[in-house]
Amino acid sequence: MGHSQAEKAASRERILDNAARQIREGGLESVSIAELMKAANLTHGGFYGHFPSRGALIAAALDRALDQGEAAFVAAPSSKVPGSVKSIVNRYLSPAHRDSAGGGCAVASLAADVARSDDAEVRTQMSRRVEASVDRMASAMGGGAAADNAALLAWCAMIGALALSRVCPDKARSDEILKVARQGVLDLEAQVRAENPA
Amino acid sequence: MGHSQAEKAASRERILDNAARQIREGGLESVSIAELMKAANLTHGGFYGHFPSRGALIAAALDRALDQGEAAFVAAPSSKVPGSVKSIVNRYLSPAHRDSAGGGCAVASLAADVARSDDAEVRTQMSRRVEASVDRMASAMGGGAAADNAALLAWCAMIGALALSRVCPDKARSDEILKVARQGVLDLEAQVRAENPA
DNA sequence: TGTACATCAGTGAACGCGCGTTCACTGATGTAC
DNA sequence: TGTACATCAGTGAACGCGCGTTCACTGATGTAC
Repeated sequence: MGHSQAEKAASRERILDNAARQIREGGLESVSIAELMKAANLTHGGFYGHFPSRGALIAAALDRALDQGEAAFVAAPSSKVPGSVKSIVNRYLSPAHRDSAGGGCAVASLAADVARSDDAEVRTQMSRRVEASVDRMASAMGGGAAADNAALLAWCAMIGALALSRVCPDKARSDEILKVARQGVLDLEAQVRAENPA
Repeated sequence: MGHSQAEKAASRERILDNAARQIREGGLESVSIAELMKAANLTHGGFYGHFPSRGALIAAALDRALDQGEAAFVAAPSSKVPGSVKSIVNRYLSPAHRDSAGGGCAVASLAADVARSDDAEVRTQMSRRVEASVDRMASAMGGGAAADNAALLAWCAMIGALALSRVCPDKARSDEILKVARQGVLDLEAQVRAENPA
């Protein structure tokens, strides 16, 4: 096998990406070093050449999961513009997102896990991402104090709707939860724009 | 020590109540049989006289946690009437509820955990409670199709807001998240009533 | 160009610990006579 | 009332297993000469 620095970095990336997916699918505590290394085509002993401990890996994986989730849903895929509320909401509250938690928003899958953590840094890490998403949503709604509040409420509703739609065992009802929440957020935007005309 | 049937039932209750609190504080997987039995003033070996396995206990504890959470926040404390939207929201989105997850709503603390479960029965269990809460909220909003949608959206927002407020390490901002969500739900009710006058 | 050596990512056996589960036993209660 | 016995909730030692962590070793790469 190769042993260059670049290949070591690539191994680290594979471990981290696998872990970022795993925590979103199974929770912060669901990562097993043996399984993780196997998924990265390595043996478990090599893990400590990349991370000092399981805890350090989890913190790094959460950071990566937050990055990936934000990239997937807040920004438009291939554009620098922030994206309309409708495009954000349609992607976030889609059946595809509901069905693929491993590649999706880390806040929706891990907020409760993070809330339980006594590590204040990890809570700060997630909170900052939430606030950034709220700011972007507020801009997409046209800006102003009313938009700030509406954007925060919209994110609460979106995160809650995604979580509840994942709990629901009835697919039709689950789709409906997403649909009602999508409409609700669009209504919120419409209200903000009506009160605050450009 | 006593060995009557009534005392055995009381032991079971203590175990179950402790477990219902523990899963809301630490997640479904956070229950340790040794700690649980110690908290109930028993030794770990006696556990299997009450439950066939750890998994069976967790299922029973989830059911109890859902019961307790619903009793605490959906119904008014000492009344048969469903309670106003305002009273539900003020209790649900209070700093006190945020700060005491162990005695609070099991949906907010455990939705992500349950969504990850491959056990369809446990997901059905939680979904039914959610739908019942939505129905009650819809009644509190005056009923009708618009109220159904608004109530569903309100619960998404409330669950999301509680989760985000628990993540937030800044107390002032955390309080504000709750406040914005409270106002948002009250606005939703006002809209429903405006469209649908009694 | 070829040979010897240093580096270091990755290997895999081993260790220690916690935890779920089992089981033979204890001792208090209630019943039979 | 008193004695012997059956019941059974709870005890605590022991087992097995998984998992995080450690560590001596391997073997491929790159460098020095």
